[in-house]
Amino acid sequence: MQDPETTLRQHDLPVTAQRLAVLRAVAHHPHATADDLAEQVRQEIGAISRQSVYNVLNVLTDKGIIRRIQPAHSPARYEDRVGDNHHHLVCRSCGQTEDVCCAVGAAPCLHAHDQHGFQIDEAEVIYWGTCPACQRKSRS
Amino acid sequence: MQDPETTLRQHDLPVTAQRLAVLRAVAHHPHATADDLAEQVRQEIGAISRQSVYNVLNVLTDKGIIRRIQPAHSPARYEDRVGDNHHHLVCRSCGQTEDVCCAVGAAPCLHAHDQHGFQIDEAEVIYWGTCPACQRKSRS
DNA sequence: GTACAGTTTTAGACTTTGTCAAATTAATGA
DNA sequence: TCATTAATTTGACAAAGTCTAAAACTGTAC
Repeated sequence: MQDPETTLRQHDLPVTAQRLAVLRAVAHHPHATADDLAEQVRQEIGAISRQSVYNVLNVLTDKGIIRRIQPAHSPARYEDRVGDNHHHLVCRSCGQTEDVCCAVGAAPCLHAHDQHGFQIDEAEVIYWGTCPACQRKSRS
Repeated sequence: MQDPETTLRQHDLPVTAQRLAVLRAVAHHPHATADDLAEQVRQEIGAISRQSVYNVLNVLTDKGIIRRIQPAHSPARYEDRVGDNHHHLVCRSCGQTEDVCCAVGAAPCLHAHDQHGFQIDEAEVIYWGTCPACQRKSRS
């Protein structure tokens, strides 16, 4: 990921302190929620409105600069690793999220056996399980 | 799927009119939301509280009698087809949901390349796209 | 069939996550 | 620097679901 200011200019987006800070927060805290990111941004630039966090995240997502993932039972999470077709591994009990490479090669998951006439543009894969820390907790 | 009353008794669940009606509604309307199901139940038995619909759906889901799926931008949907490892195909514009068989065979999706120490118990796959009806609409 | 104990159901307030809209403020280009 | 355009803020609002306490019901024992 290159410097945030360059990224914004490349997408014809006015450069603001809020956008820079949100971009940096996403880069430094992959899989963070909007709330987490707001907290990070506040530590960096002092203040930001809740709405601005959502605005910025929505714009960045629309432009494809960041990616939004929305696992069940969790608010949306964001990451700046885009365009590499990776998937996610989510802990059922604490929500910890890890990246995993596409399970079967390049971009294979885009083929369902019976497409029902749908035009498929994405195959989203979420592996659900228990993270090492929560495994230890439940054993004790 | 066998008769709803038998199903409830097999799981040591007291048989109530609400539970029977919700179970039947799920069976007759796969991929319906809690709201849809409440509406169906009301047509069948006259009345049910919103909370009861959620209670019943939660109990049935916990017992593994029905399955909950939660695609992004959509309230939870329910189906009584459980235990066969199938996936879903969701229309981005209208939310229409179809079942698709597991893409790569029996239950292969349960293996991620790097499991990060997680104990994986489910691989959830959602294919996103545009359903035939919405394709026609957007072309016109 | 009745009564009891333990669940379910109900009603209504509440929480979380996110959006809408209008007013204010800031960024860009001449 | 100024004007224009766009972004940010504030506060109200919305959807989906949970929490709690009270009332009603189910299943079982008598």
